[in-house]
Amino acid sequence: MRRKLLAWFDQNAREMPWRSDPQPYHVWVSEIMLQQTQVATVLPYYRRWMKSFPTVADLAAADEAELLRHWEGLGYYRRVRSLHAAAKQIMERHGGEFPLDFESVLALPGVGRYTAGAVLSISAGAKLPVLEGNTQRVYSRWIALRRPPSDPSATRLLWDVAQAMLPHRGASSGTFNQAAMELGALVCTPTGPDCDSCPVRAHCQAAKQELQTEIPGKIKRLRYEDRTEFALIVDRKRRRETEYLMRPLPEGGRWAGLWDFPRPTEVGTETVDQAASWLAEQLGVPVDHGPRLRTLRHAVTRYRISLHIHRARLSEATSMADPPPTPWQWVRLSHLDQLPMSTTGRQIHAYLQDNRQPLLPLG
DNA sequence: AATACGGGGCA
DNA sequence: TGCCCAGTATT
Repeated sequence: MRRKLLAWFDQNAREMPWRSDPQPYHVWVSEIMLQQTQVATVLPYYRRWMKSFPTVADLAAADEAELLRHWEGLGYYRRVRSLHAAAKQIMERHGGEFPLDFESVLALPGVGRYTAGAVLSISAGAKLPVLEGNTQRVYSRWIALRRPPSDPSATRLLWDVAQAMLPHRGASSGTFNQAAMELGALVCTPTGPDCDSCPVRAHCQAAKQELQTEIPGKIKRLRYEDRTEFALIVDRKRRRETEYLMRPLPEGGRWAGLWDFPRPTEVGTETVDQAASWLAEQLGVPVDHGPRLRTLRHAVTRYRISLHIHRARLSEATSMADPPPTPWQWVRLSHLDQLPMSTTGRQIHAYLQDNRQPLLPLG
């Protein structure tokens, strides 16, 4: 069974840059990027990252803003902040050498049982199991597990199966783990598994009982929630260049460390007037707003968001000349390239670049 | 045990 | 629109 899967992997594995030189640092970075993110999305990010931060020491010494700029668009930004903190931990506790014992790896911020097992099995051949979306599905079908994988007893059982599957000798557990994940990604897919092409079909309990489309059971369905949000564009002219009012988002909240246009982060901002009042309170001066410039629609996790973009103005002319209160700053248009932003923040930036001149005066 | 995380791809 | 993606940390 293992031999067949490994032979299939040898023939069908996709090229991935972290596979050609699987140092612990390479595998670690790739695994963090791959959390909740597909391989194709990760590839360009990974290449650019390794060009900029080729070693743990480079990562530890980097500016957080630069790291966030490299991560921009991948989402789940806590991942990159944890990566940074973990690199510093490796410098302090392990002299800059990536630790190779399970407990030390598990102690790194942002690393759980899956990632620790993946890094050590793939980079060092450690006999450690992995369980994630793909292997959860593959092993559930393998043993025709009726319980949904989210059930804690199912999770425990699947970790045990993943452990028992590992090769006793010869082939590396890392290769086996990757083969199982690759099988899940290419053959044993969530819908329409291609059992005819499966190298281990003969051993699969779900296929034997024709249950492969019923297993794994449905994970409880999520309720989607509609949200309305507002962003306010406040600009001023300085030395022939437009500047925009922006702020870095505070520690601990969503998008921590990213820069954003004025956008209320509290839930319950239902109207643009409320958004303007929020900004007025932030700045200590009255704010009025213009008509809607456009609306961006996007979806993240369980939210369907309509983001209304309006122009706004500080109604006291003097306040435009003063430095705004912390954390607000005037940022030159040409400097926005350097600042890390969310995807929607970057879309607003693109909009401002495309419509540099007009942004008609407020009604 | 449930939820936040705030991006993207695909049917 | 709904679901999934090489999950982890927090509450």
